[in-house]
Amino acid sequence: MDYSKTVYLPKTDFPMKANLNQREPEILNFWYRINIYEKILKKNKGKPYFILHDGPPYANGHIHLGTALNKILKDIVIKYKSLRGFYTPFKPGWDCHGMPIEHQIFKELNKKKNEVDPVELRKKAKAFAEKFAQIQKEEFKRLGVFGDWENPYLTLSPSYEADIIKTFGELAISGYIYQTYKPIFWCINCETALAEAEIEYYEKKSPSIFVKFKVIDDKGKNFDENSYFLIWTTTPWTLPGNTGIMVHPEFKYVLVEFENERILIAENRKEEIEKIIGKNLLSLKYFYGKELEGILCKNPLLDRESKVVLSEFVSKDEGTGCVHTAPGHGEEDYYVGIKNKLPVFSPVNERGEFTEEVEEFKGINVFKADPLIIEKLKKNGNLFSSGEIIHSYPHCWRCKKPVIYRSTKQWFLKIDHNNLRENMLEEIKKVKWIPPEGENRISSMVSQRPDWCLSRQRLWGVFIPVFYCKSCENAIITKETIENIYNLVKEHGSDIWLKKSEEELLPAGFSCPYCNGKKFKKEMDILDVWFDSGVSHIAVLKNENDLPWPSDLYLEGSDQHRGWFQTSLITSCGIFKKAPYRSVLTHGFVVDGYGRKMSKSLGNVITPDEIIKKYGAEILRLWTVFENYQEDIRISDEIIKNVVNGYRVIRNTIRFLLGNLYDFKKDQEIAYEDLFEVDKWAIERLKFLKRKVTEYYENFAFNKVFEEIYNYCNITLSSFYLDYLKDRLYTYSKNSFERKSAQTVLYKILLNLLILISPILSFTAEEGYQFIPFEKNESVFLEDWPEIEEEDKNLLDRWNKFFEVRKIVLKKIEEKREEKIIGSSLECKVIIKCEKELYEFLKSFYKIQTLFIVSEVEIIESDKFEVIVEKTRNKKCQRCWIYFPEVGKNDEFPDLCEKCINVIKTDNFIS
RNA sequence: GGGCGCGUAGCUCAAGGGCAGAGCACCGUGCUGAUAACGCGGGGGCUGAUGGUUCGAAUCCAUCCGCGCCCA
Repeated sequence: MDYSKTVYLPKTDFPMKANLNQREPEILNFWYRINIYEKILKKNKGKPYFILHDGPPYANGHIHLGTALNKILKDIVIKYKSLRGFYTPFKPGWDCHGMPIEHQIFKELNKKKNEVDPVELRKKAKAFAEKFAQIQKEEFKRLGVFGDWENPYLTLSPSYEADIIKTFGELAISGYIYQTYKPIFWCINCETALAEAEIEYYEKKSPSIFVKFKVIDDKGKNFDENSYFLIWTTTPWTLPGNTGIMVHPEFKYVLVEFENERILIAENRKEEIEKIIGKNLLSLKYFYGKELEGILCKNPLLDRESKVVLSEFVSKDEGTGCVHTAPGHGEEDYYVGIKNKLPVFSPVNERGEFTEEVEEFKGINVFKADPLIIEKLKKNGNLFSSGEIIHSYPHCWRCKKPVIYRSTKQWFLKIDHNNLRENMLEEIKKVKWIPPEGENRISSMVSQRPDWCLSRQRLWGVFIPVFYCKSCENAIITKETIENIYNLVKEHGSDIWLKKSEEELLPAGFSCPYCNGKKFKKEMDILDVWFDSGVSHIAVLKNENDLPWPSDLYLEGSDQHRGWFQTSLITSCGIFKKAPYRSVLTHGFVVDGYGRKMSKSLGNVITPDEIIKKYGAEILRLWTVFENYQEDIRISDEIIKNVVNGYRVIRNTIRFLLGNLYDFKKDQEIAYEDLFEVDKWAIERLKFLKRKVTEYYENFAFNKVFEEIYNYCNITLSSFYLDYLKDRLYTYSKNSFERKSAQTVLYKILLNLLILISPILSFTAEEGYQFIPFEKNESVFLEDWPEIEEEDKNLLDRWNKFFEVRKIVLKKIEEKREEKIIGSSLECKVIIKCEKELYEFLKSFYKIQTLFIVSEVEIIESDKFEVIVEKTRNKKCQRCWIYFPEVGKNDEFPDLCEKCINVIKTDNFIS
């Protein structure tokens, strides 16, 4: 007789092979068909909120692994919190304005800023952003991320733009906003400001001159008459804008004798300079850079002071170690300038011509002025040496002409107004930063950051809502003007700023609060796109949706310490004096298998799409928790192979559990007290798992969640408990206590396991849940999180001791296997000799041979501990495969053991 | 160049002054009633480098190297 027909083997339609790429879309359909997001919210309606406020990704391309990682982590947090009973609305958003999109449109049109109709361009940019927001939305949904996808927030929506206006207005009226000069890249041919992305570097021939700055106040350093600082520059035209000289505080400087004059240079540059002039220089005096601070020199062209300031930026490889500083003509110069309170001069107009501020060269193009300036320096004796150099120089992407740095009036947010900085630093201390290093990072940035430049000379964004009075030239921002613009923008979008005249944008009959003037000019700069996202906590949480504020959590890449975390904090503290988040969780960056960042040039870029197509979104989800995401997170074929492996183990465990529950009914459940001890042990291990996993979820330690669950499946279940249970499940009578005790445990394990993995392995949890063959909810996400119970430590300790003995037994069995004495462990008889204490201990285990999965165990009291494994002399039962002495003694069933004979009879396998 | 962080087995991670461990991968092997599954066993390390403190350092200190983020 073929007894395999008489054993209760696992039965389930839950397939071993996941086929995720095919199955996931079906599960997604199911979720959207039953409207799972709404149902989860409905279930927790009235419970405490948990708000994870979504940081908006930029809508200019497909998602990459970094965006996928970020959104999956958010999804895990929200799913976990919702299962724990929190009310968790999640409103995803997109950042839609800004340079990268505008730049893309200009490239497509191949036109310059002043060649396009701004309204047309903005229309195209809007369509572009909306298109990619839509694309990314579908890509995020494909990852299994739940959220209010029908009503996301877009920073380009009129209501959001109106909130930007309103927030800017509030900050302005509170005195945070001011206007001053700042240098930017400027193309004098296209007459436009250029962003970093619009700059291309080419070789250019420039003058290379050394210029002397006469010392007029040596601050008691005993310089002689006729002492000079020597600087080197390749842009003579910036010298009229000079207001300072940078020296490095740690460099050694030397005052040298040259033709009856004293010249100060860095010591290590002396040799190079001697080469240029072809003469040796006599060293007179040495100084450290830091001793030179505050010395005053004279601008070599104009009647103006030039102050010596300290900067780490000074190079020791070129020039003289003394750096010409024109805060109006360079970004570095600018920052050093404001730090040291140097005046910012920018005597150049939009066509690149000197203004009347430099009377001598007024109306002359700066590049054409270079030789004239050199000539003048030669005449007034301040030219030390002059030549030419070919070097890499920034050019305009469009017209390919060299660009200049030019200062224009721009709007700033003052970080030290109203104690904003102190307030921010105080609030930072109250926020929980995860990991804790984040606090130090953002604190040091906030304590050092300069004022926030809000102006961008661009088209794609929200216009700075300011008017200038044509009579008194004052800038006007009042409650009334802001309110008027707010209402117009809310109704028509920010295009209204371009479409309507000043009169139409202002309240009817508005007159200048300073001079009663009636004519106005509107500001044409737009706001920094970081301001857009920086007000999201107001636009998304406060104004539009009536959600709780502050949010519970921000979760972004660690680069946002400088970005969104900070801009949000500025607007929030500026207006509410309070941080917009209670906690901030950061993750690292996706790098390749060697730890290098992904780049097109390295050719090591992996896309989410590739992974999804090849393995499924579930593998991507599991990858995010496979490593510690708080550091850089690596991806490579090998790592994905490991992830897939981990996935298979968990999936197969679920399959085995499902397969052995096909005939289980909830009312067959056995009470805990009545379970076999080993079954109780499995329950205690499950309690431990639930407790640890919950603790790890609470701490956002998702890699530990995975590790704990994986080890439970792999070690606790697969290599022991499930292997051991097979005999009871397969060979005992269908409704026997042995089977029902086991199934009770398997049922509890399965349900808990599915819930525990569902925030991470959402697809598989749902798939498995749907295969549960008895009464259940509509979706695993409508379950409650398992109750946390303290496990029975005494029981677990007792079994840990058992496992120590088991390990020795297994090793002895393996030795016999190597000697080819046995194959299956059921062929074994195990003899354990041991002292009384251990003897009593082992004797207390019910059917210990089944726990070792051997046929016989003999325990003998002895002085010495010894484990002996030999081949059993019993005969094999052809149904349960265990070797028993009684096999062969029954005439009717000579190849079966007593138990199996009984089962065969009672379960009616023979008629 | 500066700030923050990281560096332990091929991979992912433990051990935070006292014999460097786990899981996977790899190799060997068993089972054929979880079968593209499951069990058992094994090999594998100058703990990024150098120097120092210490009876003793993966662990504490210093310098350097490599990588990432941010800034210049």
